[in-house]
Amino acid sequence: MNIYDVSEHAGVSIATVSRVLNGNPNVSERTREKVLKVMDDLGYTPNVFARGLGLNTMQTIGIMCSDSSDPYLANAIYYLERGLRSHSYDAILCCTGYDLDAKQKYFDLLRSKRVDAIILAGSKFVEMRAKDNAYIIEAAADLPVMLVNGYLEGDNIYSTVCDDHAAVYGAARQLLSAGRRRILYLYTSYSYSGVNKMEGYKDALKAQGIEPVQELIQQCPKDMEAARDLLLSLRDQGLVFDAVMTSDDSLAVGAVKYAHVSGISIPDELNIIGYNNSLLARCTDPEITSIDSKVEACALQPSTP
Amino acid sequence: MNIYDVSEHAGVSIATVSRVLNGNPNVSERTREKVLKVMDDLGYTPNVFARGLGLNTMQTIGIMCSDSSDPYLANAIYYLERGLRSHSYDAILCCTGYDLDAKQKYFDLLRSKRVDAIILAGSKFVEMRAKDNAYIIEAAADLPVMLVNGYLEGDNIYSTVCDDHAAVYGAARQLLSAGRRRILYLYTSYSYSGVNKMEGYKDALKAQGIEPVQELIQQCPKDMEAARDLLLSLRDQGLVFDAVMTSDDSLAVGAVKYAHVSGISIPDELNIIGYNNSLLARCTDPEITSIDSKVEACALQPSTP
DNA sequence: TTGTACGCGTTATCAC
DNA sequence: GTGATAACGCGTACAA
Repeated sequence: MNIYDVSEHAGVSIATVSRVLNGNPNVSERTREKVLKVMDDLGYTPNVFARGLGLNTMQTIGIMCSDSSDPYLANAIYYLERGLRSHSYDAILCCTGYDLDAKQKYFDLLRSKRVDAIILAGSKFVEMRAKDNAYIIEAAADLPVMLVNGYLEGDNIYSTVCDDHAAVYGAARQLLSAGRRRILYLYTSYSYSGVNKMEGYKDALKAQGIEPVQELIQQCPKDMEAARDLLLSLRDQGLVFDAVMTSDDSLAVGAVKYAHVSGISIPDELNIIGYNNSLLARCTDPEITSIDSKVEACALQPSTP
Repeated sequence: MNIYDVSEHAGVSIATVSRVLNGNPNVSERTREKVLKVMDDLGYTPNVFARGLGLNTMQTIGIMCSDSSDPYLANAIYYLERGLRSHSYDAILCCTGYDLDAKQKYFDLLRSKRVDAIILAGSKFVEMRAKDNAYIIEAAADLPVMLVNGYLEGDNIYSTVCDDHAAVYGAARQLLSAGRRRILYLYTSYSYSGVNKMEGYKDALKAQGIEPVQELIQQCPKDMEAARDLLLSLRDQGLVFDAVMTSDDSLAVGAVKYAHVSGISIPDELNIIGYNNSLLARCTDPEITSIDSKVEACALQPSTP
């Protein structure tokens, strides 16, 4: 079932069929209707592979993410897919995990599929060492690359970022104005946004004349139980803190759990501020104040640097 | 940059290049190495569109889901994508929403993209009225259809299901043995699995000689605040219940919130059992007992009916 | 307004 | 072991 069958049945050439197919106005109404009817009768559907070969595109965009089941990324993917489809693009999903080699491998894989662009969802694709991002910048010579919540300087690279620094800075300032002096900061990784958030925290303290101390900046796996246990053990070691800020809501949930098992009242004795304003932040009692990273806007309103 | 360029540079025919490309053994080691070197030098990558046209497949499978940001579906998608990719298939994601017309439209769209199979993730694709599922059964004549957590009888249809009925039945029986007599059941929709769960609930009551009553079976949007508010208003109306079972964890989170605002202790005064054993069930205090629907197994171990 | 002929880059089927 | 050549199905100059 191809364009030749249709042309034969309709008594026209394949060129005319193609014209009808692509809405070319240079077809008489009579012919158009005849062809459309034949298409309908035969149940003809154009072959996207052949079309792709000729036009060198299948209107497909690759979305890479480290883990599509992460609430933040799941949201990003949702918005991205809807946005792409509204422009009649397909989305090929690619979950890479967190290993740099794997990310590069999948990136090349998508390029070999000749997608029209690649979207890197989540801040985990921007590495600290510039040379580890070179593959992205080089690839952008061939195809557009979009970063959702990540920033990379380069031609044909489109970044959307939440101003993590300002967001954390502002939230930390609020805690400080409320009289909190020992704010514990929990983070999971030194990604682009991870570093920005942490700097926002540190700068807020400095602006208040407080020198950030290492013991109040703790790394923790992105897992609520891990966060709870870390806080318990820190307290057992005698660490004192009157607020917890986290780089992700899941850690903040862990902080709430810590407060509950320890009989500490929120927010009287302990303030907790999460990040991403995800579903998780709404599950706890009390609900967690969380910085909204505006994932929908990041996914749908890219802008050049 | 195509197979002709490579053949020319290597001084062989395109047939030989193709053979090298596809690991055909009928190539001398010497030739193979020569061709491989040229490919490497030229940075040649085979054109997937052309290959797709010839083989009539691009090794791509469509995944449909109503909402990829739903925790359960996000998990399913994650496992599906990883599983497909491990077999070198790509996954095209398609978020359909809940409207039947839209689902059918997207289903046809994916078919027109000539995907090798379609995976329907989540129980929301099996409608109550048989005729509303006809499009799936008919399409299965052309391409394999897999249902993740849904069952549909038909050739070339592969279903994986969690035995929702047994799961809810078992959980309800436990509540009954623990002495609970007024178990409130919250559900969101009459999907295939929605109905199975509800029947499990009803049958458990009947097995105990209790006739299910309508007032203890309540519909509620899949939203924690909505569930909390519904319970509050039911209580205000004088409804008495000593346990809550829900068709989804988000409703169970709402039930926990209800208990907290009402000063009701869990589990002494109120038992709560959720469904899906998702992240949400672990966020609350106390954590929610939740039925594990084994999404990973459903996504990765399909079996014929 | 319509038709012809070629290019897109593979894979597969021959023949040698 | 290797090479020529025909599909695969579409879009599109160019010709009519």
